[in-house]
Amino acid sequence: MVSQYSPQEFENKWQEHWETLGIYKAKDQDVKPKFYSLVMFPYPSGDLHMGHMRVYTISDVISRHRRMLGYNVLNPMGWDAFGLPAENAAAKNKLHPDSWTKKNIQFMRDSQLKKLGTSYDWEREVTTCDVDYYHWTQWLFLKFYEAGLAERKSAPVNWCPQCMTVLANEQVENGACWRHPETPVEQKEMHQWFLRITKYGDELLKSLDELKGWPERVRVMQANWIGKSTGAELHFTVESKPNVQIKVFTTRPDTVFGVSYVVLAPENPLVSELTTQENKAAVEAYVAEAKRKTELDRMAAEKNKTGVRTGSYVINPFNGEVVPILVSDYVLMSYGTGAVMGVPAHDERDFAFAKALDLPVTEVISKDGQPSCAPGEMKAAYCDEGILLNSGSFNGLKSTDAIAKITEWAAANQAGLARTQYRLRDWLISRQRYWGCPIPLIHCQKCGINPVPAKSLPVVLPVEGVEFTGEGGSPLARMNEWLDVDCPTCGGKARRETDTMDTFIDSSWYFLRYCDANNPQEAFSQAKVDYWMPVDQYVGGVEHAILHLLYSRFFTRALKDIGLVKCVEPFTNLLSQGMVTMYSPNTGRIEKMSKSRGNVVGTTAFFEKYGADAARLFTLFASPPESELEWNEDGAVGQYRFLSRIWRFCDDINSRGAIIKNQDLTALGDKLKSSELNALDKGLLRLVHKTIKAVSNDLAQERYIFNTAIARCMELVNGLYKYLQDAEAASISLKDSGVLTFAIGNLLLLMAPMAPHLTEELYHQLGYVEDLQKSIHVAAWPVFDEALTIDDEVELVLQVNGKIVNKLATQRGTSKDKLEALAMADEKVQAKLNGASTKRIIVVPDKLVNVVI
RNA sequence: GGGCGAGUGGCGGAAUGGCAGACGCGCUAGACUUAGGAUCUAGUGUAGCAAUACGUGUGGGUUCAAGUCCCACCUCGCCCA
Repeated sequence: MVSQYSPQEFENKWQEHWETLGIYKAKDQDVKPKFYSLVMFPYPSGDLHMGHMRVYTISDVISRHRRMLGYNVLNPMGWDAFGLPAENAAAKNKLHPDSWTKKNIQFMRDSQLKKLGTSYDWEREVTTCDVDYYHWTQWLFLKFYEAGLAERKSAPVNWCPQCMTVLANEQVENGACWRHPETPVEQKEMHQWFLRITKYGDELLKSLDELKGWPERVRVMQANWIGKSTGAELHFTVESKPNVQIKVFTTRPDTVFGVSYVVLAPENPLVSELTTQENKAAVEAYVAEAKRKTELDRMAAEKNKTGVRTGSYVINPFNGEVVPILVSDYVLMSYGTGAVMGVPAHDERDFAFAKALDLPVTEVISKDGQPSCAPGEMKAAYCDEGILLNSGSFNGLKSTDAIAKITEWAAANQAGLARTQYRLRDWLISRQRYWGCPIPLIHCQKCGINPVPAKSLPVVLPVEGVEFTGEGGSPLARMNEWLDVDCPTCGGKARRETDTMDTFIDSSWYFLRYCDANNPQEAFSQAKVDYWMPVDQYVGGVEHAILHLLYSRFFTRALKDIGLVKCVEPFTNLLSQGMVTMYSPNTGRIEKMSKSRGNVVGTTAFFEKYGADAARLFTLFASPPESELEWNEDGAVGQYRFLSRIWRFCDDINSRGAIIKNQDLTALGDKLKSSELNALDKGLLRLVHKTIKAVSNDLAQERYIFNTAIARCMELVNGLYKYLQDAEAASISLKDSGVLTFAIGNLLLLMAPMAPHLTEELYHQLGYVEDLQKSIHVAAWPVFDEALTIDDEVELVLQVNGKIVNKLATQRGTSKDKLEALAMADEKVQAKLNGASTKRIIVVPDKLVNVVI
């Protein structure tokens, strides 16, 4: 009687056993080549669902495969543990963020990730909210500060007047506070800490080209985010105040003769200076209104452009024309110079704006340099390049030439200069929050801002006596005992910085800490980081395609310049897995799996029902890693069935004494190669070699197509069942079968990365190894023999005019002439030809013959 | 509006320019069984009894040969505006 596949009976056993054996520990130096496999670490929200498991499964398969290929694999895991949800949960549940987080971590680690059968080196576990970790986050911040890469400046932030606190962008919903949908969020200028990522904008953009192992779309997204544009800064002198200039950035200086107005951002300090008495009321009202809008709203509201006149005018330095200065909220202070020139004839947005506010439209570029219509009669903006007109001495120039000439002229006449502009802005890292890494600075009335001396680090977050009301700004700002500190320079009374860091900082260097996770003396030993970095394979969701990956690249680059690391780019290869979706009963649509949509599948129930291996296999099989994956339980059942099929087959075969115990599979393979085998055995042996080839190929770095790898394993299993059937029919003895021993052993090895528990269980149960100290997961990856993957006989396709007419079994390697003769002799081909003369005959050896008539 | 990607059976998905639909789900039939929502075997793109014809979003093109390459369009998704 064949026993039933019950993963519940052995999955936990092996998980514990692997941990005892320590086979997943990475060595900091080794003769083997290193392979750093990284998966984006999770935020410890408390409960992972099957959708989350996809990324860990993919990354784990890659790690396990590399381990079997003989690499010294670093596969670490940790927790992105600072952040708002912990603080909110604390306010709600009266539980300290620290205990809330630790509790979640424990559950996610022990009851979820470990139960999935992952092969992490837990000795390198990193938790960003642990003082052992954030000590070094602070230390790194000070390094940035010393290098002039951290600075304090004023910037607009989202402010909820009800909460009296700053909101993160993602807490602003439809322009209102997420807690107070009635209260519009205001933009408020505040002093904030920034990291100067813009200093690296150009480098970060340029080296994207070298990241050949990254998906194209991620590189494009980063390039767009950095948003480099070249053009000119042009200076317009204010008519009534000759010592005041408005500087505008434009990518189209060739249209400067078409300027009919200049617009300032509402926040531009020049606004109050240039607004005349009679316009004051209107402008102030407009500015107040603009304050309430978020940047997103302002940029989105493209269709109904609004604006008011300041009453002042500027002089266009090129033609001396006097044009009005307006204020409009579509101009952002944070981009460019906070002012733009309006050229309605050649910019769609300007055209719409000019029409709305009844401003003149002057054509200065057309396809042929001739006016396309009567002056002021343009129906739409002409945004392409062309030939200049109405542009004084620049008339007749092509746009591209005019851009250069006009910029030169501006530079020569103190009216501007060539300039490159980036969309990328400096990284605002200040958070007026408690649950984050404290910024290690001290404000002294006498000495100003002082870094906390390295020897005084870490600045520990106070745990006792913190109040979480969820309102009124950071709890840190109310903790006087913690706040008051002696100035490290003059020893006088001083106060700590109360802002904490954006959690993206924590995750911008965690991959470096993994290299030396338990170092109490320093952030990491340079030697260890130089050994492990860069990451050979990073796996994570495309939602981090921009921010996290860009910040990490910036960090690595900056640390390289500071002299702490050698590598420039942190992640050599990147795999962006697609999201997991499922039918949502809430919306009636197929959507991303998430708690709020009510379409989650929990891990615990699933593991108990089908086992972790089935979960892993389904995740891998349902679609290629980069595509979306729609979760459905039927498909998962299919994988459970597949595993059961393997189980039953092995159990059956084993009980018949077919497996030769303790066999070295490589030696057995060599022996089989030179033995005389019956046709059945020969066929199975060939199938095994083909499967090894195909699976190895599919798991290779250039491909990572696990769905087809599993399909090939299924074919092998189907082949094994067929073999059994045929062998029984032919009364072939299965006792001590070398071929079966070889086939099953290799099947287990091929599937070991994907189904680690079942393969380990059978590997031992069938006696491939008898020593419990040995594991299939450190066994060598199977090798195939090319000669044994090739069939002797191939099917030849016969075509007439490209249409299939017949198929013939032919000997591999048959000559072209012979194939052509075979085709021409074929009855069906002859019937189709029907006596017509042939124009051409195309012969593809071992594949097809196409007769063209 | 711009950029990128994708459209293949009832479904998820396979196919270095060379047999479209591997593999799985579902479905159909048979076997075993007290039973089957277990298992094994066979079948399953559409139409047709069949030979055969037609089939990869639409329309064109390149080629002996196109799901695959080129052009235009439609739809969906993502990112940026």
